[in-house]
Amino acid sequence: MSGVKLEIQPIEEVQSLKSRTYDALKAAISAMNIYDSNAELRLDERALSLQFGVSRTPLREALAQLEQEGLVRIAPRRGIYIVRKTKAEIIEMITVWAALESMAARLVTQAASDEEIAGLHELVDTFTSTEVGSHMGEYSDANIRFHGAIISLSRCKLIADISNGLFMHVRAIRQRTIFEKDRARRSIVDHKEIVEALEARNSERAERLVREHTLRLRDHVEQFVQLD
Amino acid sequence: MSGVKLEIQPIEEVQSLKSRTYDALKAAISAMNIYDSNAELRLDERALSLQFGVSRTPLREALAQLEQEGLVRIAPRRGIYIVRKTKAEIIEMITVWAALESMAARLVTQAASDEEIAGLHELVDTFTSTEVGSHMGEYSDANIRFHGAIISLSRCKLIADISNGLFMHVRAIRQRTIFEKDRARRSIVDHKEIVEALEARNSERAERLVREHTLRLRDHVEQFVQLD
DNA sequence: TGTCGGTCTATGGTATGCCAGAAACCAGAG
DNA sequence: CTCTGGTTTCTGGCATACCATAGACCGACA
Repeated sequence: MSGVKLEIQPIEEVQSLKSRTYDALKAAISAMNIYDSNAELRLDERALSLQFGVSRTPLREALAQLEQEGLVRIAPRRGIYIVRKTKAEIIEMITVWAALESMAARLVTQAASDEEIAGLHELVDTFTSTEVGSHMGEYSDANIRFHGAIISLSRCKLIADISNGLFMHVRAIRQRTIFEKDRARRSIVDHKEIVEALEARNSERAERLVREHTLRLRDHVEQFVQLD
Repeated sequence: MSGVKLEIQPIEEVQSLKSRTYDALKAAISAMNIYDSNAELRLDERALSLQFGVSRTPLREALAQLEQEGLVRIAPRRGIYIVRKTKAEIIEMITVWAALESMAARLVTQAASDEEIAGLHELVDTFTSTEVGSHMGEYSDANIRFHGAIISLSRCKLIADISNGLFMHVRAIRQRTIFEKDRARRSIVDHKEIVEALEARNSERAERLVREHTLRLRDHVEQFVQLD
């Protein structure tokens, strides 16, 4: 036996019921497609507390947090409702996203190492604009990872946090719109240009390309996506 | 008597204890200068609930909200502490602010009316770079209102909300740094240029000027402000 | 006198019960 | 049948009691 000492593992950190309930609720809401209009939009404190097996207090705190994030709306003595974002709100979110991610790109040109930037290639080079049609699922993932990578390489935790909060609202849209072949092709070209600008440490150009890339998504949504 | 009808006023909407407690707490925290190191950083649920005259439940919900905004940190069975932001965090906030406000400037060039943009003049023209020294208090206010006006004219509620959340953390810094005469002078010149670019509907230039203006604040803080 | 173990206290987490108000329901008058 | 007023029920807001644990405190033993 190599070890005479007790092998001590840090004891399993059980987080509070509140945060576990929060995670569970958030996951549940993300899982359902809230834009399918026949989805159940009403929540009930007491029913949920039974389903989760916790009392109303931690559940209420979790709900309050979700309300602050804009996922649910709590109407006193009326009920709790899952929020369906309006098109205008989605467009604002994409606009803010554009602002943040373009700033992130600027920061990447200043803060990231050459190796880190080079790492972006593998999220981009795997796809060519001609054959992307047959790998849409993978591309959609790579697309999301690419944007996440830029934000992460910026080393700005606050940008990451805010973007993360927006992401879950925009994700559904992003996935929906990417499935139009022209947008995917255009997207691939954009991404390659962005990586080039980052490698050249061209802050202005990287920032502008990222901004325009995301604002194009915004304009596309504005024109073609029907939500309400 | 001109009116035979009852003059009905919408009944005073009493908001929940939770939100009133939240407001009161937030105001109290803002009022104290948390960077005076001998300030009391520890909060106590039960004591506060007595002072506010509410039970712990709404108080806790208010505190939870403040925690999510990053104003306090709740440590289970240890205590609740007012958070002192690190310099790095402040710098991230100013960076995000720069991203948002520069995007706002871009939106202003697209969405605001000529009259609205002209209205910015009165926040800028009252001061000249030579005589600002004797009206620093007023200028500090006008400065804040100017930035608020750009964000408001962008018509993007989300930018306004996020900026607002950042504002209270950065406000103390902004006021502290403006009181160095050279920065005030430089600021006045910047603002005038920004208004010109907005009037010319020059999106790129307006965006760039706003960004650079705020990033200069960031770099100034990075170099000269001592927090920790 | 210093260390170690147990005990007490302070504090946030959780469960639960009551309350007020909104909406649904119901019954009686017209 | 319709409209109105009351009544019941459902729901979130709030108060409060209890719980578990971190840390302070204390006393005995070496």
